[in-house]
Amino acid sequence: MEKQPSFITQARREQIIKATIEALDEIGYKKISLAKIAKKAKVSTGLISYHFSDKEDVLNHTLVYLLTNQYDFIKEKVAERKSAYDQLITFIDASLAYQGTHHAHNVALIEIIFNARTPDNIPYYKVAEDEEDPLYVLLQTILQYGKETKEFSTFDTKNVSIIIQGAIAESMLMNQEDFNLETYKNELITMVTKMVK
Amino acid sequence: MEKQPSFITQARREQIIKATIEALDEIGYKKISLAKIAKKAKVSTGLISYHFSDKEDVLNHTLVYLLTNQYDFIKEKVAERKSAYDQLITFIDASLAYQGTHHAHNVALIEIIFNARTPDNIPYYKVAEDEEDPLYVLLQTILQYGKETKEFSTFDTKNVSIIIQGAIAESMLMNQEDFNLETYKNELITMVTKMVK
DNA sequence: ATAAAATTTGATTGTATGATCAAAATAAAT
DNA sequence: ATTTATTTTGATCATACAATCAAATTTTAT
Repeated sequence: MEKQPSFITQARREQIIKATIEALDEIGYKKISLAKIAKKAKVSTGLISYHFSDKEDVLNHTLVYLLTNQYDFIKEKVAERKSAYDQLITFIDASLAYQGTHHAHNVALIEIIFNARTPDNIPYYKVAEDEEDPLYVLLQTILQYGKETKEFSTFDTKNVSIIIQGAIAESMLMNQEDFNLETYKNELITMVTKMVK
Repeated sequence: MEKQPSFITQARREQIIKATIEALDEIGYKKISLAKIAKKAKVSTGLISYHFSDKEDVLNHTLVYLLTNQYDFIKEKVAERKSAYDQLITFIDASLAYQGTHHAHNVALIEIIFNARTPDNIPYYKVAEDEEDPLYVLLQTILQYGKETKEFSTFDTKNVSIIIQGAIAESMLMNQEDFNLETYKNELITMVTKMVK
């Protein structure tokens, strides 16, 4: 029976999480410190310790915040579509669109995923991309659905989901200048269509 | 006009680099320290400072070592093939095979790429995946070659290379237990064939 | 053999920073 | 109004660690 955190606590936590995202985007995981986060959030360092158990706790909450945001965005768009193929295209489209509009979020996500570790010291990048990852589950559900409705041909659902997720993730690492997200999206949709149809 | 480093220096450097790879694989970038590397290499901390200008220098040399190793391995295999299609399949095969046999190398590579930054504070993951990356150049050369010989159909070379590299990179993040590299390889080859033929 | 150069050690120093805490400020309850 | 609980501050403490360096050891040159 844990009592609900007060509104102040909830607001402060979100404020600190948002400051953490900004700081991660600007200076990266390695250089981030409670002092830097505090400065960004315009609060004292002690306040962060008051609302979070430790630095790791701040970053874990930030990770959940980022993943939830991204997942909700994509899921909502996909839910608007009916056929498996439309859902698949929308999944890709929304995933890439999120990257375009939430650049700082993506950078922060990368910084945390490739640095934070579970209590038993397993890096997140080794666990997250799996059955536990809701995005993977969503993508696999779409692929499975399409196979059942005969919209898609036969293929290994899990492995194809890894291919598609990989193609999406890779584009997150491209620097903006010489990379055109729009043409990439079109090419990816064309290629995925060839794969599943 | 810099004088060649002595054999002892070269050997020590390699010893320290190999210890760094092991340490990165075991404890990750965040927790690595000169003391940990020294212990792995069974030398004193001071010796690392003697052979490298600073900690960052150690990690930069380790990164070059890892990238060179991987590239040489893949390039050599590809060079044995004549047709563009065979080269492409070999590229994929060798890339995934390298992962299977050089697991610690891959982990170390990920740890550095997602943490180390250039002197002007740009993270490597934002710059590496680009025209400068020899692996990308190799893959794009193969794709271009196949288009010229009419083995492949028409597509955007650069974007397709990103898709393929993404699919390869994603599999690096899969944990061994429930992931079968061999079946993934087969599925990826099938899908890439659909894409380019 | 002796001297000079290169290599190696391990203790020391300085710095950065996560965490703590007493005191102050603010808000909520009576 | 007054008390109590909550929130916030900023200075202080403890720790980890990169970097330095004088001294010791080993290698190379003469």
